[in-house]
Amino acid sequence: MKNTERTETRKSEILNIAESLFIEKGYIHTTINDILIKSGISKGSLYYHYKSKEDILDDIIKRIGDKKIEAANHIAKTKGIDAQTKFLQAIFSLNSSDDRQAQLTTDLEKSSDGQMFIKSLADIVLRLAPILLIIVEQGISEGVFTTVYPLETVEILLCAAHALFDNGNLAWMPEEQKRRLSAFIFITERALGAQEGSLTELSQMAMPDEGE
Amino acid sequence: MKNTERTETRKSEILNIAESLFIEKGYIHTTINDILIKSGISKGSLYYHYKSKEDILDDIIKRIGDKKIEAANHIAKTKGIDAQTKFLQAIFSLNSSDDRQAQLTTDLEKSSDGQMFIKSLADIVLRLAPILLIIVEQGISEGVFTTVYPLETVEILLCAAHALFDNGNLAWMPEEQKRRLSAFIFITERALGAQEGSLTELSQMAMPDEGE
DNA sequence: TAAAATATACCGACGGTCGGTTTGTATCAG
DNA sequence: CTGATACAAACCGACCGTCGGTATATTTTA
Repeated sequence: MKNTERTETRKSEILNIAESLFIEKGYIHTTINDILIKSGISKGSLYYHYKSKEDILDDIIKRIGDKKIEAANHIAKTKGIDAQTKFLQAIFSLNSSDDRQAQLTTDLEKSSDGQMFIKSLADIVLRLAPILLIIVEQGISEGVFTTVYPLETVEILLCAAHALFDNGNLAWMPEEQKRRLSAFIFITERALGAQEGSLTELSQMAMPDEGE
Repeated sequence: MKNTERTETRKSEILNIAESLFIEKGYIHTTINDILIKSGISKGSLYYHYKSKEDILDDIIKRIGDKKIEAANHIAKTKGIDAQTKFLQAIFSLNSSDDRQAQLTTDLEKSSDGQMFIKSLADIVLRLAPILLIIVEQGISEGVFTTVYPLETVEILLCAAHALFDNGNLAWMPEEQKRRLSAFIFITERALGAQEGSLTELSQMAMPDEGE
């Protein structure tokens, strides 16, 4: 195996283990030693690949973001789908794109870690907004959306979605969470100036009863 | 001076100094020693009053939240003001309630501290939503607002506002920030089902050119 | 009311943890 | 052989929090 390949696999090994630990215990409460023990590598080796603990986090955030962007991009570029459906799909693809990420919402408190949250918020908003913007603009030209603030609307919705649904700190009952999701779709509808009920209807078709 | 009084003044001394340091350098980058040096007290004394660094932060968040709640409550309970005006005032009172807090938005990076952000987010959303709900319900009964999700709408708007305007990590140009503010008001308007342009108009009257 | 007993407020040295560095070594391509 | 890559382990210093002990009020007792 070539060295560079080995480096990449080594790096993603570290990344995988660190990610699961960060999700499990939170960034702050995961020590470098935890990562070393679980991965079986030595400190020198870890710091050969990553220059700091925060560096590892950044890479994890980026990798998660990449997946989401890819998914969103794929949706945005698909032909023959109306803008409303695309927008809903793109928004929903944010949450459950990663299996383990689901825990983050479920395992309360554990992930009450600010670092991860704020970094992924910034990452998602800055990198994903331009993609959702494409969808919204498609909707505007199709006449199903109406707004003079397409980019800002997307940014605001992304902020809200992330704070609401990817945050262990705002621990809520499943029933409340369900209402909040309905409300979010409803507000999205209004914010984008879509036909009253259009997105709500679509979302109910897409997930008739996904309340677990 | 009675001992209990002394304790209270001592605690608020610590709180004041810690708060200014946290705002200045961020929670993580402020050390306990920083607080000790600036306040002139000893370590043992500090840990007599507070059991941990995070404990101090929690108290600060709570105190800031208390101020905001008081302000919002005052607005909500005032008679003879229409719901739209109240809502705008309440939302805006969140940002500039504390003078120093303003820096938090301005001094980029310094406060890119996840702990403070996520804690104050949870605090604001959980404690402030019920108050804003009162205003929205007033608006509904006055016929100026229309929504079947009053509480959830408020929660979502608060999340968005906090993530957008109280977050150093999403560093934006003043011009962008201004557009975002306009967009936020616009979306609030639509989310609450208010008359198109009503809130925007009010906000322009209240702060014709508060740029900078 | 003065001494004794107790509760409250405060001090600073020390311990242990943790992120990060430095130094040393093995492997391998050229 | 030699330089670069990959890894290992001892080491460092910053930092949070603890602990034994002291000083200053407050209450109790005689």
